[in-house]
Amino acid sequence: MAAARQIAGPCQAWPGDGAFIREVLDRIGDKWTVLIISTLSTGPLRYSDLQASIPGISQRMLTRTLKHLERDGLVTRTAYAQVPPRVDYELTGLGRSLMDAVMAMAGWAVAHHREIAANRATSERTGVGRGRARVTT
Amino acid sequence: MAAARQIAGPCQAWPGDGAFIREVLDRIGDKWTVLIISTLSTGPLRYSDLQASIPGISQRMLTRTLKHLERDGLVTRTAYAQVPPRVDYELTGLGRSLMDAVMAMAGWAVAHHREIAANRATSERTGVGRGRARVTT
DNA sequence: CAGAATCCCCTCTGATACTG
DNA sequence: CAGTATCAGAGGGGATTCTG
Repeated sequence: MAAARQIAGPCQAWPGDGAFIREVLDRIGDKWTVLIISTLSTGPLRYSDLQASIPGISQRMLTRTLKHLERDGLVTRTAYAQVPPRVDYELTGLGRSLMDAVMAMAGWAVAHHREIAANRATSERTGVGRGRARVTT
Repeated sequence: MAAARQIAGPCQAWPGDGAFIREVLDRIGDKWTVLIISTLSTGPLRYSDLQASIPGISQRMLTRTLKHLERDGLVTRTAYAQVPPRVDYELTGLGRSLMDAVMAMAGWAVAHHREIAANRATSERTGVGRGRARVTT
């Protein structure tokens, strides 16, 4: 019974150690997942259309990310036996539900990105977060 | 007027090209940010308490992530001129608002992580998302 | 058209050692 | 106590080339 000081638990807000959130963030935290999901939110698209709709993505990353999404059951892949080949990708129900959750994050982003940018700019000038020590007496 | 096929825009759901969301995801997408923010959600903590409350984090990553959060205005750093040193970290209003948004994501995570794990396990067996091609005729 | 394979750089992350 | 400095490893991500 020597609880001298109150120590915050790992994360009392969530069950377990918060591994669930990390699992999700590992998925949507990468560079392209959210972009792909949001692009597919309007309906199924084929590979080339996805690539055209997402400027800057390489086929490597497009293919890679799509495979991950497919494995997690967020998108479905449908290949048609015809030549030239044609492959359609479509959001699953699970994928659409994630899209909704991401939209919530997006809401926060559009609401606060200016504030963040301003803070970052200010920190740049004042040296906050980069070594300069300011002590409070 | 030669719009042969409908092409999905980069992201008609959000303003611009969705850079806002990427900016946020770059911040919370890393391994520790969410854990730190949620740990601070119950109130200010000093450096050592944070380290003790987040098992597995190295001082390198703790310091690094805290600096980033400070620069973006999500936490404040208060150093007291005393010996031994004492530094408190506390969520700003902006930080708390992000915590709320993250909690929304967490809700999705706890609701669907089982489904995702199941999908991933199934894909593992069937070979989905890993080369094996299944064509639809 | 829809990818697979390869090469390479860069960042993130962890481990260790040192300091005011 | 609260960091900083340095090193090493793993993986993300881009560019390029090749194929069914």
